[in-house]
Amino acid sequence: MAATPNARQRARAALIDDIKAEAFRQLSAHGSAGLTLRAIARELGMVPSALYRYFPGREHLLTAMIIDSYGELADHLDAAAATKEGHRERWLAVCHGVRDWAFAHPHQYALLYGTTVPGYQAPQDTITPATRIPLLLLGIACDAWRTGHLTQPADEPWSDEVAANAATLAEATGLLDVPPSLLMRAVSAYTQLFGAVSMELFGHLRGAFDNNSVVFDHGTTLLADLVGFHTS
Amino acid sequence: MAATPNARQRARAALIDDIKAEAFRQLSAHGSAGLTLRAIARELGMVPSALYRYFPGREHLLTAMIIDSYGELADHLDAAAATKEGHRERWLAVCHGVRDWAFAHPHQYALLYGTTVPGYQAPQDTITPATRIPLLLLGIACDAWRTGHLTQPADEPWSDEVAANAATLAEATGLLDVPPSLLMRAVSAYTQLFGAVSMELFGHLRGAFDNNSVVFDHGTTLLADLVGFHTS
DNA sequence: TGTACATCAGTGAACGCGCGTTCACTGATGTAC
DNA sequence: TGTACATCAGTGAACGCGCGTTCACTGATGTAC
Repeated sequence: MAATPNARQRARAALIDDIKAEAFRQLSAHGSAGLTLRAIARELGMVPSALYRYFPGREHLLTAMIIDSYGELADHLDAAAATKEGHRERWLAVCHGVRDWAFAHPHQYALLYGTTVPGYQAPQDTITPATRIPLLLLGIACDAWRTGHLTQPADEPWSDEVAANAATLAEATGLLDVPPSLLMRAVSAYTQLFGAVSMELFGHLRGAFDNNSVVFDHGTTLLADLVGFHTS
Repeated sequence: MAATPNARQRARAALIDDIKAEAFRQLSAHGSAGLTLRAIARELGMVPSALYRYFPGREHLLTAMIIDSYGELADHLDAAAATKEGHRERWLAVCHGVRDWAFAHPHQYALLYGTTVPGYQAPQDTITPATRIPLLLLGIACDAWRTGHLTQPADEPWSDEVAANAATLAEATGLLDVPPSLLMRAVSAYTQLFGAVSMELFGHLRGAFDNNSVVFDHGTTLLADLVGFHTS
């Protein structure tokens, strides 16, 4: 049955794609608040209620879009990392990849990393796809450490509590062979990276600089140093 | 006239406060999308159109709320800084103050630092009040430097482009007596601080740690080191 | 291969909802002489 | 101090809009014998 889809099943799959494509078009144009089932149906030449054959409601459509978007971003970052050789270079390529993608798809980025959509509670389904991105960053840092391309700075005061949380993180990610303090630094860098992108995208650097791209680049090199990547 | 407000003027000022108070109540309860003029009027026992005597429209009310919120946050951070003596301690107090305030007023924080409210374009009026917060952080860093409580790490590769943007920033803030590289580090720390808070508040650390507060604290000490604050 | 039945896609009308904003108005508060 | 007028607050009704979702339905596609 799954092996030999009939015409009806193929049409169904194609229409699901069409609906999502139109939904993304509207997201780009009007943001998540301007994303309505009626408008999608209108644009596809259907009657609104027909969409309920494909999505049980607006929330489910949003969920599907979030999942797809995490996938797109992660693919984009994988591709960015693959263009470089050294670990530091790969890390920096991912950082720039985040910013590039965010500015290329601002509303999609906002859907993932901005304020939660009003009245929408992210279901568990969206969390797993989201983790590909931090795991990519952590993976690069761990690879660098394993191959001796990363120096951990002298350890700062390291309380029992921090150690306990670092252990939880190591457990959750399965990265048990690297120093927990490295994981902590990498996660800090991850949150701060997305923070820097969000702050710029949402307009909080307006007027401070002439060229935000240069400033971002500078910030990421500081972060790469903080994590401990060797310069090559 | 402004010196001796009559009853009508006092009633007007009081009602403006009531409207904003009710608006903040609704913001807390339902988020910015659930903030409607009709509901405010209802709650205040007025007819919706009466609000137009006080605000020319929903957008203007939002603008006023954003301005007030920046002020509240900045006041809160000033107070947090004032509880400490050393520069590093004041800096860290502000960092924690941001997180505390964000979690105490999540929707208000989202109004300022989350996705721009759908269809709302921040007018110039909101930008000036917003700058109190980065200026507070920059001020602490500069004070520390001036009094010898801050060590600039060895300067990383520093391109002409970065230097030019640093100069723009120095110009814009009027902080011309400190090393531009310090300003850049402080601004990086500023964006990364709010990024870390946003990522946590918007749910992107869900499940990674047992105690996010400890992790945040650790992240801020890393940032303080990055800026160059002396440990005391 | 052909027929009887089940499944599914899409229609069309309707429900119930709430929103921002405008406008002509009443009546109270303030002002000028 | 008292009167005539101007200013302003708040009312009530209406406009025009669009939304998500439900439901009984027609007709086409697929399936089992």
